[in-house]
Amino acid sequence: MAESGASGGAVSISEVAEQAGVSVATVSRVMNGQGVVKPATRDKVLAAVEALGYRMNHLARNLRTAESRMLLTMVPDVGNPFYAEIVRGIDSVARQQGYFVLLCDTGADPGRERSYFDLLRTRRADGAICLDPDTVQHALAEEMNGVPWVACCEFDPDVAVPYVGIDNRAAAADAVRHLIAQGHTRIALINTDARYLYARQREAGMRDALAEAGLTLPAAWHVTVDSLDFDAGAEAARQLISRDEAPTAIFAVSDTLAIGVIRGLREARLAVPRDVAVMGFDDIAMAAQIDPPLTTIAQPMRELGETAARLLLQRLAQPQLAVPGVLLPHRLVKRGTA
Amino acid sequence: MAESGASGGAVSISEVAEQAGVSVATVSRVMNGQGVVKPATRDKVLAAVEALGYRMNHLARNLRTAESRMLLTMVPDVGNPFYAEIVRGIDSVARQQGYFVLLCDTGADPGRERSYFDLLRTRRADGAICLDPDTVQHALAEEMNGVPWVACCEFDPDVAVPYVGIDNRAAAADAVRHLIAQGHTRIALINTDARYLYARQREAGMRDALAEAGLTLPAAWHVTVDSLDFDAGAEAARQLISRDEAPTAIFAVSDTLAIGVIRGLREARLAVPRDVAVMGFDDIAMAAQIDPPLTTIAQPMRELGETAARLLLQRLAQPQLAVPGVLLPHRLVKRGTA
DNA sequence: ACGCAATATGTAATCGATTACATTGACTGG
DNA sequence: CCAGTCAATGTAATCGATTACATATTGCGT
Repeated sequence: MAESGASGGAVSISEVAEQAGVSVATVSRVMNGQGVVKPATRDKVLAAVEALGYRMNHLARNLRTAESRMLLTMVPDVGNPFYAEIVRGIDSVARQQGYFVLLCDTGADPGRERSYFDLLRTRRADGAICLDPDTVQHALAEEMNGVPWVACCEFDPDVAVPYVGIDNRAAAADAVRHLIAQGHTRIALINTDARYLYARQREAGMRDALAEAGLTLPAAWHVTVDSLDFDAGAEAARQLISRDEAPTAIFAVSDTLAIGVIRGLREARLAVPRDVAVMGFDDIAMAAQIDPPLTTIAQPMRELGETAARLLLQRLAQPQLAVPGVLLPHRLVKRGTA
Repeated sequence: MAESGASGGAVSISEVAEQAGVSVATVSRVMNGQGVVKPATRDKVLAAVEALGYRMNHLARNLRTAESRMLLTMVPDVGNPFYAEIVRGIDSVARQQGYFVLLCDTGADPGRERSYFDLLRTRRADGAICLDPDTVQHALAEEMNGVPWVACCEFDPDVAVPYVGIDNRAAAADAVRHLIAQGHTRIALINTDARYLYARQREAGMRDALAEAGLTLPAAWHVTVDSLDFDAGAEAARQLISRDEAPTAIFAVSDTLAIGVIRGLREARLAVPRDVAVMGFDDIAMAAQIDPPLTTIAQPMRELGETAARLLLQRLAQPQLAVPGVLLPHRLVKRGTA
């Protein structure tokens, strides 16, 4: 019953054809279920396939059909749980459509990103989803002209590329408004570097909310980190509480940073939220686990990924069709830190 | 200076040859730096490449050379930070050797795993690294015969496949010995289902340490969860503390579980480590962030990934050579929870 | 200036599939 | 019984590279 002779594994369509006593065309038709073949012939072919343990060589097929059925996904950091969940979304719709996902960690490095993008031009991937900073996208936009890709989370409105994301500015404003509603007036911001669209937009949103309440963001309460990991958050917290006039609330642009902030505060014997309130962004799974649980803005991560994949697939199907950008809703999740 | 005409992007080697006034063989030689070509000719070709914006079609090349330069990596859960770090290790050595990594989330599902493995037989990947449960590996071992793959973390000694991992039994024993050294005698275990090699080995290691101290593991203190996420840990903790005689220490086979346990305990108003000590396993980044920081066993995640990739590459280079299994050292990390 | 070796380049087969077109055979109606 | 249809299958070109082998060019010694 099981395959037998397939020792090396290199069984080709012509060997199947020979074994079945038909032509390669017929085998191909059977394999793809296209064209008409007599049931008896089909059975002969199937029997030969089984007997030889034949598996189609997709390289050959892809060469002929000029597609690889691979989707490239570029993320700045696979270790960040925020991206992991988006990737899941991408993967689920891709697989459903018969595509595989090639996941690449670019480290937000344009050089690496370029080398990955090359997979598209060398036909090893059919399309790409890019989650890298919009500034990186912008830098590469010219060379990426003509290859099918979509932007996810980060996008450059000046680049005519389909995108999906959230309204970061409004979301950040919501976050800060919540802090203000709790009576805070001395609110600090921990932001990533301005290469990221979200960093700029969230800062703008914060300033919107601050302005509404007649508040401002002094430079002393504005710290910029160059990584999203826990330690960066802890270090930023340390800086903030050493200021002459320390803030009573901290808005961090990512949950990982916020969690680091809480540790930093704890190490300085400051209680959250009693001494300092903390607000994160993303709502990664970990946010609910820590003590106290993190108040944050939830992004629809899974949907972001799914939508990005759908946009890309649509693009591949109808290259000429202009695909619009889409913004998904966010949600304020009130928990224990603010 | 920049590429010009490359509108569609489908420039082939023959067009370059024509533009440069040479044959395709010469272009190929220039592209691959093989064989000898006169510098003047090389320049002509390079100029043509530049002018046309030529990018080699790797599908064609791979068909001819019968390799895809892709490495398949199968993990049960990309969202688990433990795997994320291993993947980083794999990626770094793969890229260094000119390979791309195709990362796949199997959900530990044999069906999905099989479909991914198919990428190998259909020549879309040259080799695979499998992190799925050893039982899943075992089930597929027969069909995977002949395809080059290696096992990482999970492996089946009965399957003649190269592997890399740690000595889970010894590591778990170390963990439990530490608990015992702290004076604990009522120690509970939260384990995953026995499909995983590490689950069985760590339980054995725990029993070793217990036996050394003349202790046992009553069924009431042994809970099995079917997922590694935070909630599973919290739920398990809830169960344990509701027992007639509650344990004073809990050993969870993964940090994510342990972090969930701590939340569960906190929600039940139990203090860690005063009321209950907690010990995790893996030492993911998050372990140091929570309050109190998690005592755990550190696995060399990055090295695990790097070693797995090296093993695979070695296997691809010399298929006949028998590659040994390798075990990497673990380390007890004493922090605040035990 | 000649012949021979070494160097440089071209020709064409090949990898394993898909697919337009050609061919074969069976069946139909008149 | 024949022409015409339609269904089933085969033939061969094709995708875009690599590469063994053939051929052309060059340089060198004498």
